[in-house]
Amino acid sequence: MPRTKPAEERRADLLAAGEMLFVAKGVAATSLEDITNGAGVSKGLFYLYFHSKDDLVLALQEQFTTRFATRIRTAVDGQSDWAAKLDACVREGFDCFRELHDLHEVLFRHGGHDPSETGHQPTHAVLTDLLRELLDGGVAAGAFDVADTETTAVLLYVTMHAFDPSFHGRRPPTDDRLVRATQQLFRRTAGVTP
Amino acid sequence: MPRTKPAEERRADLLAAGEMLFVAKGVAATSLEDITNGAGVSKGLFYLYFHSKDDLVLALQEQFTTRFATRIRTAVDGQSDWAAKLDACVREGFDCFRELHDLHEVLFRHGGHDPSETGHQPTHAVLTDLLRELLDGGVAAGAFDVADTETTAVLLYVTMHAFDPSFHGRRPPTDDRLVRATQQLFRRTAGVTP
Amino acid sequence: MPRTKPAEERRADLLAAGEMLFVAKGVAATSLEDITNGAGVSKGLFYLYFHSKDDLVLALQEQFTTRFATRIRTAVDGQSDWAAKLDACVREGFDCFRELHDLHEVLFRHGGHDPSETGHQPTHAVLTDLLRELLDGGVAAGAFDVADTETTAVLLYVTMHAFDPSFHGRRPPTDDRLVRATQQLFRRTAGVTP
Amino acid sequence: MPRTKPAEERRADLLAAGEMLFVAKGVAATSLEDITNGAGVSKGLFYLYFHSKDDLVLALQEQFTTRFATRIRTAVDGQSDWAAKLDACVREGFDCFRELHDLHEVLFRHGGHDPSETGHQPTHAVLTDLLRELLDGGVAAGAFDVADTETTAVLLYVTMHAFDPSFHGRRPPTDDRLVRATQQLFRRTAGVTP
DNA sequence: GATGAATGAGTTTTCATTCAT
DNA sequence: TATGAATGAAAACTCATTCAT
Repeated sequence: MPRTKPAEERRADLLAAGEMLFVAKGVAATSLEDITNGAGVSKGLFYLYFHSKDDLVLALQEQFTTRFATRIRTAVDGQSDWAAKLDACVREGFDCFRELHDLHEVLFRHGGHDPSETGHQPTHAVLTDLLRELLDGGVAAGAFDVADTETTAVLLYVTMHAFDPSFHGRRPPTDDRLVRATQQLFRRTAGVTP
Repeated sequence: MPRTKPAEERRADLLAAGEMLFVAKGVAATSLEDITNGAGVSKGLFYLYFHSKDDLVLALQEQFTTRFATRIRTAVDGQSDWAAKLDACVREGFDCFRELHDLHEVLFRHGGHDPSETGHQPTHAVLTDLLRELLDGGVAAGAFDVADTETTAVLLYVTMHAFDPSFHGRRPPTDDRLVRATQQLFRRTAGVTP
Repeated sequence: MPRTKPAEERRADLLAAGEMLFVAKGVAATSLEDITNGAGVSKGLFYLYFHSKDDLVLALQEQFTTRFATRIRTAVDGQSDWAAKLDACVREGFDCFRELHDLHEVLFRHGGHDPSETGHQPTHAVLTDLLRELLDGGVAAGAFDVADTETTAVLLYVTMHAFDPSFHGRRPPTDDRLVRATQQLFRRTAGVTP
Repeated sequence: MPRTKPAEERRADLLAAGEMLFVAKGVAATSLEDITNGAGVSKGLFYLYFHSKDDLVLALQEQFTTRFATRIRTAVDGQSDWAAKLDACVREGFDCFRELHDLHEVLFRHGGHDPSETGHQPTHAVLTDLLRELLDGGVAAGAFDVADTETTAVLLYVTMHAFDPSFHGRRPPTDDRLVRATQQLFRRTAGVTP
């Protein structure tokens, strides 16, 4: 068993270790030694794949946004009916929120980085664009009735934050009721034509 | 000019310096020396008023939640008409979000702290309670028509996150349109009786 | 009840607080604040009575040596018979060792002070002198038979360290047997004439 | 000249630097920077070999006890005649006392540590055991005549503290006279058979 | 005499980063 | 490629000492 691995695999190991540890302990509280130990490599190796700890965070942000958008897009593309596309978007958005919310917080709210200076389009914009494209597509196909798709996309996106459990009060709704209510809200807001 | 100040004032100076710097650079990236320099005092003085850096964060969290809720409550209490109470709530909520959102993020999302272990009721719960009380009051007075005030309070609270500029896309609505649209949403959701 | 006290009393309070705390926690681990709290006075007051923390240690060393020697001398002077003087010396030496040993260690072995530079005659010399005087007195009175009182005084003094419990093994002798055995050793070494 | 050294050597360097500085200035007055400067390494390196300053003290205590006992035991084992074993024990004990006494004081009397909690058998017990074994061996071989070897071992051990120069008065005996007198005392106390 | 708020140099400890092998 | 010993700047925190009141 060779101690050398293909570069891509090594990089992926480091990204995976960083992701796990950042979620578990926060970015600041995770040392590079934690990460290299987690990936089973030496400290020096890290710098063959990333310029700095910050570089790793940036790479994870990029990976995060890509992964999130891809999941939604794949779910949407899997449906041919426009109303079903909306439903799938809500359903997958719900799952993503539950799985990735902590990672998002930890990656995009760490330290003192002004998010605007990272140069990476944050998830908000990517998802908003995705929703706008979905609305535009439905409108062009005559399946939706929306005047201002840009603003509506924002509103729909904000609404999805109701999936964040930290917003819920003392008697939180069940997941299913939450998803179904949101799907209905999406359909009505999109003006799905019968 | 006396070098010694009343204890309350000194404490307030340190809280103010911490708040400013935490918002500007993040909690982890702000050193105690930054804070004491900012407050114009020596490093040692800090420990006469707080046990540790973490203690300062906790004190700021407490101050934050109190300040936020007080502003909304005062605005609501300033109105006698129930519909006007809703409008005032939205208006003041908008202003608070704009002013305090960054502070909230930085105080409650720093490091690896599990928010549940701080013992402080996070802002979400305080505001949700406030909204529920408002709805309950209006319903009792016959001015609102809401079946489930608990859940509705959550939904209204989540909607207020549309005030967060980071959610807006490339063509953000003007502040006034945003506030008015949200006020209308609140009134309709509350089922304001004519 | 006046908050001001006679100077001597205040000084004594501080010495007492210092002694207790130094024994309990060691010199280095005891802060001036501990001491002034223990004495029930303010931090500033300390410097009206002592130049520094080190000055307090020096004062306690002086107090210690004086106190120790006075107790032995008083016990010895209380007896008129020369053999009884030896016995009383051993008995009181035993009690002193048990009570004051910790204090001695902590006062004379703290930090990096070269004992020779303190300028205070350490307890060893004071006690050795005392024993030599006792032997000389007995010899002059024809009650003892010792050739070299100087060296014999040293040997007797060293023997008293058998009172230190930390020298005892797993089956330590009872206090009484220890004292009586040492008294016999003293009498024989002094060549008490029948 | 390599900047990296075998781990054992580096550890030994740090132990040596710590030992020298602790003896010279005391534990509390020696900073970690003093130690790393003394060992010619950086501050951070220290923590690759020890968990804390206290950990270094513990390691030195262990090293001390081992070293002391080994020297005595080696000296004793070098003699085949039982009386010569006693003499060698005294001679080597004298040398050890002169060389290691300050180190012992500084290592085992620092700070407020309760020696019982360190878990390390202090030198007293190790040496007392060693003496008891010697006496037992001689008795078994018919070379010594001692009733209570346990207690006698304690007394012999305590007597060796006469080697501590701080116990001597104004006209201290020469080293040779001290050693010879003590050797005689040991032989007589052991009841060496002719 | 007495106070205690204020100071700041000093301490232990951490960790991102480098580099000889 | 890969290692991990070594670095050193910087952090949190302590405490003997001062001084305006």
